Amino acid sequence: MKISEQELRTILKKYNLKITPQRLIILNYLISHKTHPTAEMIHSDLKTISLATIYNTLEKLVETGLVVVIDINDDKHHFDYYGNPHYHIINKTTNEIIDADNFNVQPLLDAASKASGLKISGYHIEVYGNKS
Amino acid sequence: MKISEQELRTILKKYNLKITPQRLIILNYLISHKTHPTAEMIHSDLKTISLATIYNTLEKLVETGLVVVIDINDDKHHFDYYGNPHYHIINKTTNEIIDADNFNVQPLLDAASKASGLKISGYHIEVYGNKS
DNA sequence: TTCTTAATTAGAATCATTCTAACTAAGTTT
DNA sequence: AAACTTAGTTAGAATGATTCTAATTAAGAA
Repeated sequence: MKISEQELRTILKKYNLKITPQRLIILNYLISHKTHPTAEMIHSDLKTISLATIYNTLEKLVETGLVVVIDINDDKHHFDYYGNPHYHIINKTTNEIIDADNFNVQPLLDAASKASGLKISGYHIEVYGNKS
Repeated sequence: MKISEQELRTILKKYNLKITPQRLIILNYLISHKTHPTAEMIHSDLKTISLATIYNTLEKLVETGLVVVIDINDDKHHFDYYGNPHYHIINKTTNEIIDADNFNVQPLLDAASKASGLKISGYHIEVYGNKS
């Protein structure tokens, strides 16, 4: 997905994040890559930005909900721009992560709200599968 | 939940896991605690069993599907005996993990199967909430 | 009982992530 | 538009959960 710098600025502003060159680059990277990268992968692609800033920025983006963390079984966090609600299908054979949105989560969120009495702020759904 | 040694043996046998005193103790611990403990918590309760064995056994149990890993935001794996299908509600204020089962996941699994063409082998659902 | 193979263990090693402390730059205020 | 305040960036060190190693022990088959 392609996005203009102006749109990137608007997104950051919306979440009260200061606009810095690093944040513009990292956010753009996340939006334009469907690869669910780790911090290390992002760093190795964006060599001019320090690893500490990659982590700091990802933390901020996750706080806002713009980005979500996916944990598969490789002991690294994977990051995913969460522009549209979706869930993840993880191919255990290849560790590939597929984004899917053909499911209405509202009934689940309602059930969770009812079961806990909490105000629901987000969710993660990961479904595991193997080559059939 | 209380369980006899004979039942523990039957469970291990069912999954082709060798029966050892350590495995009986760890599996019993997981079944009888609703606390979603980390490896370190289990180790500190079961002082006679080495940390390496705690990790090795948890790995085996997760492989079989008897136990699932829950990742909240504290950089430690939490482990949960998965006797009955359920999902997790995580109170972000307290980091408390609640087990809930008031939701039928079959439609989700069907959707995932349809979207990916994979044979579905499991799922994790975590819903986040705050005190309302 | 013997044998083979897997499980257990203590301790070392790994490595993703966080922390520290100095420097830099956003964005606000005047 | 200069000065100010506060937050962001950075390199490198520190942390700590987890994995690895290599020696010992024990499960379960023959």
